[in-house]
Amino acid sequence: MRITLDALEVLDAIDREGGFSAAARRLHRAQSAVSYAVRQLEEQLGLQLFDRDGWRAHFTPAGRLVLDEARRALAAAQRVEAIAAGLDQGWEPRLAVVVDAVLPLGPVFAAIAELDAAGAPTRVEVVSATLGGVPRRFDEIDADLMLAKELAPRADLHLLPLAEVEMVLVAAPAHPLAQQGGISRASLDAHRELLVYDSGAPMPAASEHALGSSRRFLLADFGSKQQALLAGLGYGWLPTSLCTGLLQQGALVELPLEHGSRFRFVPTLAHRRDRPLGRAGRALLGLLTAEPSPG
Amino acid sequence: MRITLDALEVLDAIDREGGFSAAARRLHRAQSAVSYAVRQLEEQLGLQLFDRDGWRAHFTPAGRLVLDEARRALAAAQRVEAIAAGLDQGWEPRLAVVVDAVLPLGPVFAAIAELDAAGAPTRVEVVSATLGGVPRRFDEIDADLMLAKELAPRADLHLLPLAEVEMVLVAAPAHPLAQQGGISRASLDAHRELLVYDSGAPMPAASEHALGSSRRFLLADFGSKQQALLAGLGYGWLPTSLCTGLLQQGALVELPLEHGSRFRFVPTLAHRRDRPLGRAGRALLGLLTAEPSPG
DNA sequence: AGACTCCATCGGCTGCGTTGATGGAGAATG
DNA sequence: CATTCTCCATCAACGCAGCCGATGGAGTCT
Repeated sequence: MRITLDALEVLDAIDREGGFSAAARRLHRAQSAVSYAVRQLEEQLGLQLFDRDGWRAHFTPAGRLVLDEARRALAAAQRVEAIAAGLDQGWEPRLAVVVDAVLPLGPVFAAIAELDAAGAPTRVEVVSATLGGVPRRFDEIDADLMLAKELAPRADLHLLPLAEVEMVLVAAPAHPLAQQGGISRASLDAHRELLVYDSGAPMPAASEHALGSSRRFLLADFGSKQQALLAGLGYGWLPTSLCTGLLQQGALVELPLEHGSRFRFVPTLAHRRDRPLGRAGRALLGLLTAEPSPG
Repeated sequence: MRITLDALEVLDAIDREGGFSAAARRLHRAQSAVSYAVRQLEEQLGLQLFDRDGWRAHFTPAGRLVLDEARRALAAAQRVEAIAAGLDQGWEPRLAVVVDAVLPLGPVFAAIAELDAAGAPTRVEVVSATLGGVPRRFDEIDADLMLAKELAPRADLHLLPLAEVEMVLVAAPAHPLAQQGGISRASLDAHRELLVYDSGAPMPAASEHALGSSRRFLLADFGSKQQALLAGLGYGWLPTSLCTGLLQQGALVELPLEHGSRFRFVPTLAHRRDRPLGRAGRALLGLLTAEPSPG
């Protein structure tokens, strides 16, 4: 490594302050030190970074591009310090969370924002998945937390319940089913059910709440499912988090199913027994289980 | 900036070589210099990076995490050097390309791979979009190149033709239309046409080749459209790049439309007149226009 | 025209990071 | 078990990289 972070910091200071002298003041150094650092960097890079028209020095276009890249390097270096400082206080450097797409993502992002606000240097990774894809991705990316709809029992996981999520059976207002009154399960049979399936699994497994429709359409995620429902392609279950607004607007209607057009389930939050959560993980866990709305 | 890249490089060398002494040899320094650098870094970070059991020094868990982050910082710094070296030879640091989703992405990625192989330090960004979303994203991300199906004339753009793309009218074999012989445009009317629309536009604009179907379903991208076609949701146009394999397998069939079930168009490659392309941009342009298959 | 600000350059000095030597501790070998 | 080897910590000594302050040229402001 020939170039030094210090030189890059000088570059940054020059841009922030608008000149060598001002940069020198900001860095508490003599102006000549700044000149020296710049000249040296220019020689090392073999590139002219500034136009000296005898008066104020301006970045050359190339200089500005180097500056841009330099700032990334500085940020990376600062992350090293932040990680170190964080480790001291129990913050882990990485926290990966897999979230089932049926669960609302809003609270997760809100909780992560709170973590940031608390000064956590942790690099948080959020991955969304569906059905069997949830535990699969959990293992694939070696994640720390998992928010799933339902989970096959595993000895290595510690589970916590989250607040209930409600699913509603809906369709577009133009859909034939929307015209009917009381709907029997049998009458659903004549129409297309839209289902989210796990694109990673070899064959789409029948979901517990898949109604006995002869024709089923399989979609990769709940966003697509929402779109397909709005387009009137069929009927299907949506979590209330994805359709309350649409129901109010009348873009979707709830189907009056005889045995109940809604069902609830308690999603699960899981983390590994063998690897204790860091401070960020514990904080996120606390925020999520405290939230009235899960996930 | 208190920590120095040099110290991080020492850390990296220790891990690669497996010890302080070996690292010192790799770095062509005395072993004491390595010890000194490590001690200093540990003090600066306020963290013990190594377990000294009197014999070989091992990374502590914290040390390994710091090392991981340090490597990112080193890579970022090396990018600064690479950018500078590249600028010297005309490489631009960033090249953003917007590609219409109807065009095959394969050749684009192949061309980018060739750029990498040629040692380009350029950070290439590829964004996929549909219809009106293509020029919109081009402006939004201030991209350099755009590969579009059709483009409203703009004075600030220089246009080049690409190789033809062929679209085929297809449906699933189980679809009623697949059973028929010669299909008139009117007979399509009774069935659902699947269309890709630009989710960013206020209202889905009627596409030129949208047949006069009374029921149209709007999908966000060609991946969804392909899925929907396979599921038998309706009929629609697909580029041959997305369906030749499926046609051979029999998963989709071509619909014998009276006035032709295929049409071709010449996609356009555009770049800004006011901003000359860098070496990577010119190379990519050359690779793309030379390719038999466009996009 | 004079006063300022800006940046380049130079001599001189300080101290950081280097080297090489030394020593303690575990590992390898017989 | 003794010997030898490698590994790392520590220390004194030193050299040069990088800092400072001064000086000077060039452009700007009033």
